Formats: sequence, C-alpha cells, structure tokens
Amino acid sequence: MDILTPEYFRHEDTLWLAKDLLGKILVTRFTEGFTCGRIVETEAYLGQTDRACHAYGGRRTARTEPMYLPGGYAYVYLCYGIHHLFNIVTHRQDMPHAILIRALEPLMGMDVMMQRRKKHKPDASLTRGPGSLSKALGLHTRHSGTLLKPSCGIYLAEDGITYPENLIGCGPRIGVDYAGEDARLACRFYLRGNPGVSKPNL
DNA sequence: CATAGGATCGCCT
DNA sequence: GGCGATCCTATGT
Repeated sequence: MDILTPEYFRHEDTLWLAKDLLGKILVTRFTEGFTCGRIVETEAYLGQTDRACHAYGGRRTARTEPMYLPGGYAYVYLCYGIHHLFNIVTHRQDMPHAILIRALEPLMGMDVMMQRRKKHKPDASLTRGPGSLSKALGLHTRHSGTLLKPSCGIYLAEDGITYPENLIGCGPRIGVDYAGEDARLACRFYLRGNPGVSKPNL
C-alpha cells in the first residue's frame, strides 16, 4: 500500500488523472476514527477555459483560491447549502484544474461512516454520490486548501489494482447543464456496473 | 444591502 | 418523477 504524493497530482493532464484515480483509495483520519474507500467515479474540471469549472475565466475568490494551488491540495465547497463536495486540485500552480470525487466503494471504518450518515447498513449507499461520500468520510469545507498527506488527516493511497479498458466508462458530467457546450465534454469516468456509481453506470 | 441559484440528496407520490 | 431542505457565493443596486 503506497501513499500518493503531491507530485502525482501535479500531472498536467487532468483527464488522464481523473481516469487513473479509479481504484485508488481515499483515506481520512479524524477524531472519530479511520475511514477509507476505493474511488469508483470521478469528474475532471479543466480550469479557466471550462465553463463548468468554478475557476472559469480565471475567476478568483476566497472560495476558489485553493484551485490555484499546485496539485495535491483539497478543494471542498458547499453545494445547495447542504453538501460538502470534495475535489482534488491537479496541474501546476495557477492552473486551476480539479477532480471531483463522485463515488467510493466503502472499505474500512464502516461503523464511523454509518454514524456520520445515520444509516444502519454497511452498503454502497454510504458513499454513493459526492455529497454522501464527503459526509461518510467527515470531509467539510473547513478542509478546503488542506494538503493531501497523512499528517493532515486526508490522503490517497494505492494498492496496485488496475482495470481493463472495457470496464471503464466515460461520458458527460452530471448536473452541469448551465455550462453550454462544455456540459457535453466527456470528463466523467466510472467503473461500469459498479454498485457504488451514481446515476448512469453502463 | 438584497437576492438568485447551485458539480445534491432523500423522501414523497 | 417531483420537490423541499439550507446556506454560501457571486452579482447587482
């Protein structure tokens, strides 16, 4: 089991990274305990030229500032007033790309996840959907701008698992209809048929 | 200062 | 399939 270093996330091809992240493991270790899950669905947001990206046109605000950091930091924002959506910043400094983690397959710390989610069964619904997984892992807007490494409580790891090409699905992102032509870009990656994947999964 | 709307979810019919 | 929850951010006056 290897820790993914910030250098990995400074890769300059965010679409490649979004696909490569499938199968990687997202870990949090906060006061309530240790929780982790395998990434089964991601979405790439491609910086200043992507209408669906919060940093479109170089928009720079207190909220989006972490996106301008070099790859390897967390970008977490509040959606619909309720959901804390977790993204990983990629690319180099001042290239505000990020990858939204949309779903995990829960692996460890199910008891803690169930408490946080107020659920009673340790099934895929614990971490299906970007708002759900963030809640299950205790991720919050206060973590936006945090460097992803074990000493900060949030990090990524890999155990060497890979998937054949025909198991990986790719298509338009969810819920970005406002983005005009960019809404149709194939920036979403997922494991076909995986029970953790939200919406269309074939 | 006021206001509209969102990278969602869960419950209802 | 529809809708309400809930609040921060961005934008406009």
